[in-house]
Amino acid sequence: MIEYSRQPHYLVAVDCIVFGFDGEHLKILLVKRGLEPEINKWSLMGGFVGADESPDDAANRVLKKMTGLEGVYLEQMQIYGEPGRDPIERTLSVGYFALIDIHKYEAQLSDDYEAEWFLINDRPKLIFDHNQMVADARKKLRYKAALHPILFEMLPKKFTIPQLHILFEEVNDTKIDTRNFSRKITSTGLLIKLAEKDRTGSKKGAFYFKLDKKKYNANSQAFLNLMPNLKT
Amino acid sequence: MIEYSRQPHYLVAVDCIVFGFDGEHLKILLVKRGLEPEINKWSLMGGFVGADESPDDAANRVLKKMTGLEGVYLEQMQIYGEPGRDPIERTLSVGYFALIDIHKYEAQLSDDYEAEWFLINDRPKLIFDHNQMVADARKKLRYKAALHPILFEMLPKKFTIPQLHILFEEVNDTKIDTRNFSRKITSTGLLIKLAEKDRTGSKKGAFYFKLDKKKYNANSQAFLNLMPNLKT
DNA sequence: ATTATTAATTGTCAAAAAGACAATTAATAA
DNA sequence: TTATTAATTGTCTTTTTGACAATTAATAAT
Repeated sequence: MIEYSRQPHYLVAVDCIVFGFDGEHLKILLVKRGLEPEINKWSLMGGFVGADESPDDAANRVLKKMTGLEGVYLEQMQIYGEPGRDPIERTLSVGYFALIDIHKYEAQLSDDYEAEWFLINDRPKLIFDHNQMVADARKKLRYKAALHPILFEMLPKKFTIPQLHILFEEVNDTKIDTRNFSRKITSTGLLIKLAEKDRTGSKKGAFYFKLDKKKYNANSQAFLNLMPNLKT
Repeated sequence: MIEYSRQPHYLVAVDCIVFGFDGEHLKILLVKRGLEPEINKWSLMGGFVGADESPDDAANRVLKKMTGLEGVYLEQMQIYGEPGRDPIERTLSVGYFALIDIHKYEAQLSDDYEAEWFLINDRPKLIFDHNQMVADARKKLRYKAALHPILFEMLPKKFTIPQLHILFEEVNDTKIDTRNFSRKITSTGLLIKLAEKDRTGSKKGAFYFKLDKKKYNANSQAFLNLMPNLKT
């Protein structure tokens, strides 16, 4: 039996930066850590990669376990592997960012885990290098969202242009002209206007839209230039 | 002493897809694998992550060891972690792609390792999932190069517009109009025209250019839209 | 010396996209 | 009927893109 003799072995984990949008602000979902060290401190959702699963599998499993949600938009970010990042034992962690419809999770209430949404700009200090992970995830979210129509993943099936507008402003941390935004987002051809209006936000009401799934699936990898003058 | 009891431990490796450009075609640098299994088969440059180094450190170490080059452009791609990807033992590998000036390595000749350049479109079958890694790296190279001025990393300090042009065509596997390309690339403001000409390629000769390092370092993260109508 | 040859370099115009602007509309409340 | 509020839509200028071929600078051939 051949072996890779004497090579060191490490723990491999996944950590998920879960983004949501409450209609006003960008939020992240954090949990109270359930094991030592740093037990009961706030941290990202994470877990070890099991013997029979890939890191992607592990990330999906962790999300399912902690939120009850499946089929979540999940994207591998990078690996965090500085030798000293976990004080107990060498652990490398694969960072993922996830986009979920915040209302789906709120409805879920599978609170065996103490999970809580925090404003992205007003969150507790996290364990280990999780603060860095959040910063990296935010940057990557902005980058990706400027080119690909992924922010829909944080909105309900039916959404309005003003909702989208606020979400884009939140993610990019900047003001965007309504007229130009509306033109740009409708010109993608990805939106289907519905007859119904959302009347909760104003007297006039805003028309609901839904995603054109066919075009979305066909074009999710295309460059859309949703934020042309973005500097990262 | 706290421990993460009973969690499985794995080997963690890095694999580098090393791209180069010979003036005509895009190439990758492969090595004859030096250990079992699959010894003497062609594979990517790789190695295990040591106890005192991060995956990034390991990738740099491997590149230094096998090519003699330091400060190489190196970018983390993704992790490859399917349970069965290494037949001997569970090994997760962090994939990197590297861009090097092919001439620097040719001059190096530190051939303790049997390394060889192959045309990207005419390469031997590789071990494990390395073929998939190459495909992924090529896609990511194309993606990144459409937005950021990274292809200069594969050219000598002094280069001509026609050289750049061919390189862009190679990477994108498409024909690009010379006039539009020239306009686009010069409008970035990243090129400094030199007085000297390269006379090897034609009677007229092509002016050399060099990178404006200041602007390059300042803007390497900015969106440049070098290939506007690219679909991935 | 003139001409042929070859690759580098440069130019124009129309179409599309972006950016900067504010007026109009559809509803409810007063 | 009017006031109020947020949603929606429009125009103009500038910039960028895309699609085209003529000119230039050298060497080689006659």
